Amino acid sequence: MAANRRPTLADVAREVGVSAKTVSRVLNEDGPVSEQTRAQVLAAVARLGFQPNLMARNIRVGGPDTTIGLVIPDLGNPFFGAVARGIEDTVRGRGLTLLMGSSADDPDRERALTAKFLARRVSILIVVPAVGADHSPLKPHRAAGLPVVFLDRPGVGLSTDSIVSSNRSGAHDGVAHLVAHGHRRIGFVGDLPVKLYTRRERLAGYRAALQEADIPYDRSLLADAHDQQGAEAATSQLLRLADPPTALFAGNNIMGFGIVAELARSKRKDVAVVAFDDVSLAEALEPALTVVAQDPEEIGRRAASTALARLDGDRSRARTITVPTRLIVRGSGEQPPRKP
Amino acid sequence: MAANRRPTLADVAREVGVSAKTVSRVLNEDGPVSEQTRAQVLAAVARLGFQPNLMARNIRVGGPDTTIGLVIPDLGNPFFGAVARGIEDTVRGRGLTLLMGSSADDPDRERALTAKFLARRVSILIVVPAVGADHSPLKPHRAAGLPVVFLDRPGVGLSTDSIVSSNRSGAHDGVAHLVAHGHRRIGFVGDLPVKLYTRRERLAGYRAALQEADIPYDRSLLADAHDQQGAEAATSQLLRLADPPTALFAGNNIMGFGIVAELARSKRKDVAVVAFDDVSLAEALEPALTVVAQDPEEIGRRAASTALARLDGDRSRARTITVPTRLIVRGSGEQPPRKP
DNA sequence: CTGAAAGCGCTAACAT
DNA sequence: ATGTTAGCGCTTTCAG
Repeated sequence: MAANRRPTLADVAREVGVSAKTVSRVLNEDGPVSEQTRAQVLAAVARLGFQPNLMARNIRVGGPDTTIGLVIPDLGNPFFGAVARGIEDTVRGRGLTLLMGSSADDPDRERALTAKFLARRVSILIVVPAVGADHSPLKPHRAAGLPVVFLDRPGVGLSTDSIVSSNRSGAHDGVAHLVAHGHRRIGFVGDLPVKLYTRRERLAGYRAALQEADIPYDRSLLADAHDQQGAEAATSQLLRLADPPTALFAGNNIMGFGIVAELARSKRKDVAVVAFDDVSLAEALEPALTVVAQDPEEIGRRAASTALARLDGDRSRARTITVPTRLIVRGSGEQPPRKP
Repeated sequence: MAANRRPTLADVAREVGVSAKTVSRVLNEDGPVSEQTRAQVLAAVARLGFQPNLMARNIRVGGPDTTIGLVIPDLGNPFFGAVARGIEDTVRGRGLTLLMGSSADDPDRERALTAKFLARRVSILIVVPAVGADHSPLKPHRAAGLPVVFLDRPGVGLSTDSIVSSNRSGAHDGVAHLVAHGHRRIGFVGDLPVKLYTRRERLAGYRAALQEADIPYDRSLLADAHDQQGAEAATSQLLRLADPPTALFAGNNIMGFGIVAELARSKRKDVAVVAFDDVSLAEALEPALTVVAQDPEEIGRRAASTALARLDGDRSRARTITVPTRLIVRGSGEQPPRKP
């Protein structure tokens, strides 16, 4: 019962007593076929459980495969899940299927994945660039007409379309909100590595907001972490400073989880918080969590639609599309600074 | 600059002045090749940016494609994101890539996706069955050696391996926890449709816990919703009953979000809550949210490893693997019942 | 060590 | 309306 060879077009043809091409015609609604043979063929297809081999078809037709390759850092991060949903919703109508892999932000894994996707002749390649990855090897493929889109961060070594959030202005607005409520010592808990594009942009926004308010930039108020546990530790460490922050800004959703968890554990309600990226249950916290919301689904949709336009022949210059963020004020940014 | 045909094996061969087969040998480390030609070939490959066509290879070799097809209801749901991560982690070592699509719990979309995956000759098929879907069409493929695994819910019309959470006993334990804290009127907010396997199992666990405590089953304490907004409305409606529940049980993560959001908005701290499925920020709520935690990554890993074992020739009977849930007590289940 | 020929499953381009 | 031939890009088989 093991390797029961799957039926082929030829098998179906033999069964009905017609040529392979006729079966092909029925299946692809290509040329004309008599109603009679058509029915016979369909019956045989059903009887044999024939399933056309898409790879064989693609190889003959010569076009790209009807798949879209997506490389993201982590399948488990809800942000990227929402991005993927936006992409899938946009390309489904075109009959494209998602080929996905996670790079864990490792350039080698990213390269291995993109190589696989290229070998599979994906129609479109969408990549969240890993820190330190070089994308110049993609150049010839892009030149040959493969749409390549960078998402969440710009790529290195290849000029192509990118979709990013308004990281800098978003972070600026979040921090300005804290400043407006009287805070002058504002901690920044960012993700790692320090060179990460989103982190740098958001930090730049943080600094811009401080500068506008003539608040000196104090490096001792910066902390970094890889994950939620790290963010909790970083938070606790910041709050133990001699001259501690009265407010905290979270550089992304995971850092936000860490800050909020640590404040809850230590029962510190007096620390104001604004987090980058909206999260579930933000409204149910006390105080409710004020966030700079990204729109991950929209990011996905824009990436997909940009790529589809390229597929349709758009030869205009590479663009960077910035998807706006939105400050959602819920209360946690309005805790007054504790008077020393 | 448009359709610059991609180089083929033959192009590389011509460039070096050898036969296609020799290039193939170098690339696949097949037969013996002199160090000299080997180097020349590799150089030409790099120079031309040659990328072997995996589809052409597969078609010739005849084996299944090195992809694993995964059909889930919703890419954006963090539960399924974690499942996908578990699967990918497990199959990566085998060189398998994830082909993913979301069914939106629509049987037609599920069928279209599985058909596509079969046409692509995936090595493995993992499906979260949509309600109302019939899986008997997969029978011949399974018989032909394709590992098929159902995940989160059992499939219909096909006997094969399934991985599920301990839904019934998990829900039982969560509700028993509420009972132990004195609650006798416990509302159940479940997802839709009512026929959904997980919902039915969890409801059965709920009923079992009530029965153990000699608490009558009151249908007016059941509510349903499709999404978080619906769950909020359902919660509010339950609490407006003449004889309202003093505790609520959430049938899944989304329902939990709805319940918690609604209780926060209406400032009802007196209602005890236990939710199925753990969520971020659960510990930061006040009171912290008690949950029946599933282990989505483990579910994914088990699904993948079961399928891999089948691929390796395991012909034993179809199994149903139950991944245990775990009651995580954090406080929200211990609110005493409000005395009327 | 290397190459020529055949063929995987399918479809394009001509027939008929 | 249907069939034939050739060939997509690669590997298998069999010869050198």
